[in-house]
Amino acid sequence: MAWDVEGTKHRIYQAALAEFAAHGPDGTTVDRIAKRAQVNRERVYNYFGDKSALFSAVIRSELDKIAQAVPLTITRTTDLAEFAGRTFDYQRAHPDLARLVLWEGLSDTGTVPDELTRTELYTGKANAVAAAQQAGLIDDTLDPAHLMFLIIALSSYWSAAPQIARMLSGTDAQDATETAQRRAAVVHAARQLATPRPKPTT
Amino acid sequence: MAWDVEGTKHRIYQAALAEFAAHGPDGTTVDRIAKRAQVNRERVYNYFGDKSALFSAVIRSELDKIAQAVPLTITRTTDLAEFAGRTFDYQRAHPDLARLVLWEGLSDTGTVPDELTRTELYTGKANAVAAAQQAGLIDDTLDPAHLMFLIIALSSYWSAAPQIARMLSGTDAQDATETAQRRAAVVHAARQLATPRPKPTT
DNA sequence: GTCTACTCCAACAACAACGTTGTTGTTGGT
DNA sequence: ACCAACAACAACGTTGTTGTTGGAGTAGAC
Repeated sequence: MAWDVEGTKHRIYQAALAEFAAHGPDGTTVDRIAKRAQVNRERVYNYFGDKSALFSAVIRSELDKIAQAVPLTITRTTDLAEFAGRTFDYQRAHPDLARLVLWEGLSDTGTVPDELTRTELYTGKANAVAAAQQAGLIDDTLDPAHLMFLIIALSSYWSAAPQIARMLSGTDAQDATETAQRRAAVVHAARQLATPRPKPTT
Repeated sequence: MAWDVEGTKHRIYQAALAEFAAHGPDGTTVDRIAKRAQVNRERVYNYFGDKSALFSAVIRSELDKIAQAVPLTITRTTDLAEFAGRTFDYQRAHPDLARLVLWEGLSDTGTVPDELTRTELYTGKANAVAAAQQAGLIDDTLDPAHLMFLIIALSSYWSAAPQIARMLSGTDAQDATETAQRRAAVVHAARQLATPRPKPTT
């Protein structure tokens, strides 16, 4: 077994994922991908086509993973807060994917690939919230989609804007206790938003 | 008046803002900036130094603007929620800024230009929150910096991740009533986080 | 053994972007 | 009127990246 085609492809894929996540589509060079994969650059073109095709291949494959990673089912009031915590955890554990999605979003010019599938994913979550609101488990002041979006914002912005998190907290994101506090803040905030409240008398 | 130096600088600045926001530091070319500003490329280098210096200048200036446009002083419990609302408004009016911050976050390699100045800006806001917490105006469950960060996240993520907002709400961001609802959601959420609560008996 | 198909690599041309330099023309002061 | 300083621009050399090509070596079929 002198040749290991599948292995080579896989190494290229992994290298591409890392490089794209680190530097984005424009900041990444095919040469660096090849170097990292310990492969000749020509292999990249031969196996994956040009750079943008490789980027598409990577992002599609990774999005499939992200979709199934953090499911949401609400049977208790605290489930939404836990969802926020798990989303936070997921972003911490897979910073590459989070960054990839962000890059895609920024490069976005109107429509995103697989928009239909992903829309269903989100509306599914929104529907879960809506059902829980009708069941009285979740505060129904806000539109379910808006509430869902705010939950995602709370959980995601730490990874999306790490420089702001750093400047505000003064602490490095690597610090374990800081991370724990951030997570606790997210969960607490989500719970505040989710817990049903009596209507204000204003 | 044959020459309009300030005007030229300003045109370059505006062009750079638009290009950087659209394509990010790596995706932007100095030549396109010059073309858009209807200026020779050399002027860019003469006035602003190299590309990264220009990017720094743009992001710093834009952050100064939002800091002055949306100040934060807390004398009532609802002030924090109003701050969130005004931040949301500002981001809507200047969507380039949110994208700029995200680009910077993605390109972030440990330290950001003007990190010291900007850190002071943020800690100033965090201190305002801390003081208000001690005065009993703001709920003190969360660390002031973390609370401040969550407020910013709530207000900014709509502009930062428009594709997610679009997929979740199903509505276009141009829709006036949708925008109003989003703003209301942000303000409501901020108020939920800010309002002092008795400690849970758990 | 030989043939075909495939992997792998070094080298190449084409191009795009960077940052600089040299020149022309304009301004405002003396 | 003259001059120094400066705005404006075209053109340049350099560097880095892209995508391709031709050749050398290897595996398995017949």
